Amino acid sequence: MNNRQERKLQTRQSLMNAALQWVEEGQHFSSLSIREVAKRAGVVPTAFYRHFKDLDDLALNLVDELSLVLRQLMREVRQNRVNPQHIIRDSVQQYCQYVVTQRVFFMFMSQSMTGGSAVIRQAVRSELQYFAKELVADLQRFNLLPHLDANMMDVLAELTISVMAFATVQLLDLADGSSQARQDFENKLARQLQLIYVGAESWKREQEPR
Amino acid sequence: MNNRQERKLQTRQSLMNAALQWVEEGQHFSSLSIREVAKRAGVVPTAFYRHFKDLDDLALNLVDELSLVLRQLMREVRQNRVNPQHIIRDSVQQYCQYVVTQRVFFMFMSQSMTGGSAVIRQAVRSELQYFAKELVADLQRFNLLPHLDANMMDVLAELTISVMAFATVQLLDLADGSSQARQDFENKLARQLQLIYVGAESWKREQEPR
DNA sequence: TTTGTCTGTGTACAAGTGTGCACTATGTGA
DNA sequence: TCACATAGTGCACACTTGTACACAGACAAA
Repeated sequence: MNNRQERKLQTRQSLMNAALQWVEEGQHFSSLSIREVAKRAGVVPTAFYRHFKDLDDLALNLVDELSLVLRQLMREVRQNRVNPQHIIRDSVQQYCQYVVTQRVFFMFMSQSMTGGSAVIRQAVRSELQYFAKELVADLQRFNLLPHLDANMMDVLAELTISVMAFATVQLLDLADGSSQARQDFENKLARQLQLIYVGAESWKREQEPR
Repeated sequence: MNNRQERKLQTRQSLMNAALQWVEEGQHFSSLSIREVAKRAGVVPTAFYRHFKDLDDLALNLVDELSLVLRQLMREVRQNRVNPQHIIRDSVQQYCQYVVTQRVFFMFMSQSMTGGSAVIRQAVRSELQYFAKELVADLQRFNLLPHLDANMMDVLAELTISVMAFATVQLLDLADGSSQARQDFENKLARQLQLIYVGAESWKREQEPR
């Protein structure tokens, strides 16, 4: 009873890959058509409906699948604890490495953030919140910044994720350029994060500057 | 010699407005067709070519036009200098107000950042850099953070713009919700910026934390 | 072996798409 | 006043698009 389902999952994968291929070529997901994705998957248009209700449905499943991969990546980054003197710099470098090598994944996610339907945007947003929570957990686990209360911890984590997310978009645009530009970009990004964490260390309860 | 060009500019405007209307309805610009935009502008499809080469051309002009408006808005925000004790909080509030009232503008810009063709993304990016430069000029003019060198000043400004840009995307998604949620969001955003500027004040030359 | 269940095929059709071309009508400069 | 330039029209064409429907062939369970 296995072969049957296996085949089905295979063409389902083909359809999803075909969609990714589309955005990899610089096209926006919202300009993809059922016929086009079916053609690329080497399948007849109407077969699409055996797997997905419509393209939004496919996109949603794509977000789910890619989320799993991203979580795995992030776990690796978090476990590759290197010299604690350079956590920020090294983490930035590792992350940017992933963005470049797993380019399509991040392109699709970026597009979905501002592009997709409401449900899809919601899915991406909750994924980002998940990462923020993970970050909070890490900060607490290593007892960094113990003077910050829970609320400011959340603020800090979400800020970090925001900066990383926006940087990802910029990096994707930059990735065609020279590796020198990428190096400069990573340095700048690391500096920005350092700035934030200097702020977090200097933060005093009930502070209300300017 | 006036009436002729005036008419032309008028339908040109109609076409651009029709495109904006499309994204206002939650559609992505890249799924807009020439026929659709022409229909909405109350004009025959082929008339489109009297004004734009293709939809990318229209989008580019749209970015240019909206950039002008945005610069005007930012100038107002910068000149509405309120109580210097609450510059950040008040600026955030003003800006969010603009995002909500000029919703379409910001939706189109957000879409263009990750959506449009390479030239369009480039246009939006250079617009953001313009704002960063303005911010640097402001910081220097009022002699805030005099201990930061030119390089860190740029880093700080670009970080600020990044955070604001990403916050804009989030705010646009949130704007259908309650005003309570918006209030919370503004508070969080203000906190994040405060965190950054606490960091900037505490920053020491050649600092390399963690 | 038979039988029913599905995944994928093929055909079909109405609607939507980009764009070339000849046209009309109107405001402008001579 | 007249002739010209041109913004906008109408028609035409060859696609592409979503999706309904009947079908085929393979696999699983009987």
